[in-house]
Amino acid sequence: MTVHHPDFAPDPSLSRAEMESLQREIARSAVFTDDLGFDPALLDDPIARATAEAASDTDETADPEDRADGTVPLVAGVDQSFLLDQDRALSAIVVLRPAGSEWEVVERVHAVTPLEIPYIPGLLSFREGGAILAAVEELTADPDLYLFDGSGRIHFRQAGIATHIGVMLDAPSIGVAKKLLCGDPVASTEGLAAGERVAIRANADVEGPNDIAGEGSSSEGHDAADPDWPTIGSAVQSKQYDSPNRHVNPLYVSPGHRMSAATAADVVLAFAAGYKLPEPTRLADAYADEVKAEYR
DNA sequence: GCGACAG
DNA sequence: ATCTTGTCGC
Repeated sequence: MTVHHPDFAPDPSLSRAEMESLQREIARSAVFTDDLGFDPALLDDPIARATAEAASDTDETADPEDRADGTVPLVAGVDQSFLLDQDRALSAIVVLRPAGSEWEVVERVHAVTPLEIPYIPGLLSFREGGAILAAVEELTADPDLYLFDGSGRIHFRQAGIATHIGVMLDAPSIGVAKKLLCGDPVASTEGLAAGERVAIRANADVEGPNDIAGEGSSSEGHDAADPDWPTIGSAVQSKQYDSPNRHVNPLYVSPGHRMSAATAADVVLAFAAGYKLPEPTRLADAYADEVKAEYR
């Protein structure tokens, strides 16, 4: 893995204004359209996957382990836990690769770094980014896609933690949050069935990169009362109960980098395995807890 | 001054 | 995020 934008490092010693202007610059570098570098169908279509694997197996030198054929995507889940009494952050990364209709863990790494700043809504990546990058440095594998805990484009300056790290690595990334930071659901998100989604569009709380309303298209025809706000993510119902007395809240999924909002939601649903959190993030969360226990 | 916001 | 037992529902 290579850091394509070391100049976007989440330096926690920056002033708040500097952090925010860096986020605006990151948002301008972010790509919110699909540019995965692999076929996303491989993530949720066992048949397409089996076909691709069969094709690669005909090549004597093809080795799924090192992605020699470039068809088997490696997906990384990233999550942090904290050792607050020690003022340290622990980032854990779990890398998965397709194995039949399941997923197989190919690598798990972690890193512990000192906590420099407190949690400030909108500046999460400056608190947790250092630990994440340190953990990424420990990776032997080179993931094709990263799933982060937190937001991507659903962010005041369209540069949440998934966008920040995704752009730095120039890797496709997705933000998976349990709470909505900003933006408005286009419809009620109550009582959604598993597999359903509701678009989240920008509102006045969301800045550029370009003219947000109309995304810089025709500068006319948009006023504050009737804006053509772009979709920045979606509420995704990854799990739901049948009975009416017990329910699960949706996840708030947004593209981080090199991904559209629709594909980000597709990917998260493809990783739904009976739990609210998609497998990569769920396993990273469990690994973070596991490692954390060893640090005390 | 009030509101308000991931982890 | 973290501090924490039991408890409700599948």
